[in-house]
Amino acid sequence: MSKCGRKKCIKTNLRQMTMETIESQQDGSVTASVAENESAHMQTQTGPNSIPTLAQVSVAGSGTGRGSPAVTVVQLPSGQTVHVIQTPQPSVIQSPQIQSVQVTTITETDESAESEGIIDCHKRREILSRRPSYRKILNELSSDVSGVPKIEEEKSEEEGTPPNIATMAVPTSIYQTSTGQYIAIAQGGTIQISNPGSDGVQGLQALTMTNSGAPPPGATIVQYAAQSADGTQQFFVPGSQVVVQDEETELAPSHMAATTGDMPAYQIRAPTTALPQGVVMAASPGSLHNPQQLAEEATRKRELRLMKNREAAKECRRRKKEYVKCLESRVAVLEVQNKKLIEELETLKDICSPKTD
DNA sequence: GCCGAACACCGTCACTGTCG
DNA sequence: CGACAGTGACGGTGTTCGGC
Repeated sequence: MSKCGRKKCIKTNLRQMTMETIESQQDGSVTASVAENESAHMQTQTGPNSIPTLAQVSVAGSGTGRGSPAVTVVQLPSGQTVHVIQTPQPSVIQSPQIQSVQVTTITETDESAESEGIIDCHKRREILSRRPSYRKILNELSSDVSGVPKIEEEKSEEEGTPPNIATMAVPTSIYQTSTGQYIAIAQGGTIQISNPGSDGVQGLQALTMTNSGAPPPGATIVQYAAQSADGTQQFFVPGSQVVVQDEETELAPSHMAATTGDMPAYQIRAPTTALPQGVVMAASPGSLHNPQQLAEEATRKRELRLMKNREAAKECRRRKKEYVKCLESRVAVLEVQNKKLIEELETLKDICSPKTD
């Protein structure tokens, strides 16, 4: 087997796994079952005294699509039709409460009503054709189940991360230097610089503003450990603060004694001239004239988009992992719950059953 | 030690939903 | 309607582990 084929197989399995539905069954047990194009057996009980009837249920693709409501039509021997509607629960965890079972007796005149229901189902499917994000799913889960941590809308800092390690804080502003580097300024005052040429971690450098708390009048000094200190670099920051210059030894003030000679210094000053807030280095499209500038602008935009998407993919994967962990913990909880219920049932059986001896 | 399988992680692309 | 975020899919790379 070729490497690609194998990996494809693995990834396909993973994909299938993510499409699986963890169902809480009637007996409380939790199983994982493939939701799509899979026939299943469902036990339906039509009355208190009736014998449970095993009905062959074919999902028949009614629940296909991400997060769409699966409507399973079960034809009972008595002529009744049971619509098992798995309500558009975004979570892949289907708790028994969210299944609504509609028992209708189908006659010839009910066909129109049935078709209406199908149309309604189609509409609902169209509305909910896309699966919500993991954040939404997890938040809904956590609202249902206590003890499940919510994903914050914007995490101030990664939990469990040592405070002295520069983290990938959520940037609030991204700027580009005159040399093509990207500078992301996070809310905590952390500045990250990434080189477009290098990738990921290598190109990322974290900065700390020395006066990120309460800036004194004058300059904000940004320490920047460049991997290749070459010449002057400058970038702009918003909030009527501007600039930067790093002639290495030129503007290293006395309080930057920690700065070595190899470390260029950036200085952010209040603008002497009236500069609009949020000014970015990149020239506005209107000021671009020649094709080379346009190409550079396109390249910059692409780099920026790729960088953002990179970060988004990281965040998405993190959420996904958290989501899977949440599912696993939920399965564990439900298994314990199931075990307890079985034990309780056995106890009640022992109590209620007539003594034979 | 070598090799292949299995797995984890990452970057990128494409697509869709949301929002201003 | 365009910009953007979120996410599935795909391919690439690195690591671990068991069999030889």
